[in-house]
Amino acid sequence: MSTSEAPVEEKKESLNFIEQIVKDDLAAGKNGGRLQTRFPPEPNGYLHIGHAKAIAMDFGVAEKFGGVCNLRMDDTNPQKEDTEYVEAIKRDIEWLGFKWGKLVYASDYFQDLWDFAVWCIKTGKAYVDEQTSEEIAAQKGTPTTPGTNSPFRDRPIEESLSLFEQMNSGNIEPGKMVLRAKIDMASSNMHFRDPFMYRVLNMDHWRTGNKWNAYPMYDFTHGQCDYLEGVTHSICTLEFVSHRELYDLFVTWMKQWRAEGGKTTVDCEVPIDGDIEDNRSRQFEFNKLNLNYTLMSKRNLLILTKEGVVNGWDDPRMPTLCGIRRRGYSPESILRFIDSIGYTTFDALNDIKLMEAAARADLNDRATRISAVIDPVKVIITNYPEGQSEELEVINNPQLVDAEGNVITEGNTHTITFSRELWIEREDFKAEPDKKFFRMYPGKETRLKSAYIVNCTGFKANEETGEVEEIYCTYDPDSKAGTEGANRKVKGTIHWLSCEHCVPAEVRNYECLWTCENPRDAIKQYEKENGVRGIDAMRPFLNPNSLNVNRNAYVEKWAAELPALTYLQFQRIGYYNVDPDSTPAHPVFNSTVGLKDSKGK
RNA sequence: UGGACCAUGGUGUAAUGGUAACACUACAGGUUUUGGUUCUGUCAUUAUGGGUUCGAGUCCCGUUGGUCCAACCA
Repeated sequence: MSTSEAPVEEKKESLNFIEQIVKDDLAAGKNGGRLQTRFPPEPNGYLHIGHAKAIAMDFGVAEKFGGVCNLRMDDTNPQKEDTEYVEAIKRDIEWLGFKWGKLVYASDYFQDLWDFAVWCIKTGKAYVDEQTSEEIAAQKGTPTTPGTNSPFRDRPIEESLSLFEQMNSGNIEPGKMVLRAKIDMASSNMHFRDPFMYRVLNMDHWRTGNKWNAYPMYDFTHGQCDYLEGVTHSICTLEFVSHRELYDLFVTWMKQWRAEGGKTTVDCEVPIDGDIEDNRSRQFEFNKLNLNYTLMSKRNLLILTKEGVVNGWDDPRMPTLCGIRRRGYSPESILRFIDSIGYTTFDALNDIKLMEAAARADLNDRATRISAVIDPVKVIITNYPEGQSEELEVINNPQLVDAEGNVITEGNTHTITFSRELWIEREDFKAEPDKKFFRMYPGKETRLKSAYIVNCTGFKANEETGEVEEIYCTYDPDSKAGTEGANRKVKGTIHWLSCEHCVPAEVRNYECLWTCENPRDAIKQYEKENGVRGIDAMRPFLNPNSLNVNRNAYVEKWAAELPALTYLQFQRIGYYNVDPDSTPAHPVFNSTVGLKDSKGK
């Protein structure tokens, strides 16, 4: 009997290298079997597709292995940060479908960081340096030559202590003093050459007000917050690899500080005793997202918005999550894309086509099919009575099928009106077709999707320009879609809209903003060779056709009333999305991505 | 010219010392009331030279190429 088939082979799910580490750590009982990650954006700008990759990792791995992921705003630099961004960040993460455990801020830990810094001074691990930034830079050495010690390196502890207090008093000018960790000015790791712990900013913080005038640096914040918060796996991108050694050093100092009675104001879960190696946060790095024909850096994105190259951060051409959302990508399509590119330690340049393919794959199942004519030309059905019209039922989504593979019609249709005068796509008619063209041309039968089979009998062209102005057809009344008479082989099916029953629409078609694969490198090189910076170095690589607005388009009336961000497929053209600016009176649609097109092959 | 990291089809990933696999792209073809979807097929001396091993994409050494590190940014 064939009932006892070979056991269904469990497809071994392959974990990425970080998931594997997490799995192994959990199995080994590290951190008491706890799993905690964090997503730590600096609230100084909008999240982009690169962040989506980090989000999918930080939240995803916690979800997958039963841990939690906190959202931590890395707000240690009040010069650049703003509460406006906090809300945008939260909205984008939620839109992607993730939930954080706790919402915390690096500034929640400022007091503990300060106390820890004081302990570092008292134990001879830190000192206040009063040199200028130029002097300090000169002493730092280079990657190939060792640095030299600051003359303040061995100043008395009491002196550093009182100076550190002054750094936070508001009476010290920024740049006059910094607190430095006393490590090794000759280290081959530049981050060990007495890194800065605190700098004077004399600035109010949007959360802590005027309490602080000296603020901790990234390296004296991130790992420390991880530790205090109980993060077990601190996952970040590859450019932080060289910070890891310092991260580890500070973690051991912190443990020592607490073991010697250091008190924290926040509730720290990490046990004071116990083997440090089994009870600490650890940093792991993966490759960040690079996309060809895309520029990701915040600095350059800011220039594009300031110079008016794009219309704001949520312009559908922007790689920001708000831009991509407005472009019409679903969160699922983004996650599908992220999943397809994986996590490794190889510095990859991903093909934007992978992202588009993910969008098509997801939107194919999600998007409602409608009829839209972007570049219209009129068709007159000469044997269809004037003044007559009829309602035809069309399928919203043919991908919706039952167990037998038949399209589900219930709740999956809407009506479209047919009449004597129609709009069709100008490129769907050719007066003189070439061999491979099989849409509409004189003497040929063509199927009007969901309607009738028509026969093209002629056309009228402008005498001067030769432009086709009207096309004439007769229809076969017995060929109505869904009836017996429609079951005839007709090569060529096109979409259409009844002139009287459709509405004008604005259709915005997009292409990549850049004409070169790697705009970042191209711009950098152009800056170097031509001595220009900013927008002037970007212009040569900007795609002049990145936005193509068509205001002469038509759509079904039904579609014009759909709410913003509805996922649509303009049948035979591509995926489109209702723009937030859209109104029933003035519908606006954004092209997400075109349908795969094998015309002319 | 210091240190750290990396190298598998066009692109990205998998193969955990034992048959180089998958997705996307591209191309060719079948099905189709979307030139869509779907289905089938085609596309690799694992950068390179040695070594260890019965056996190497995987381990070791060298070479070449690439990335990151010298902000009072994160």
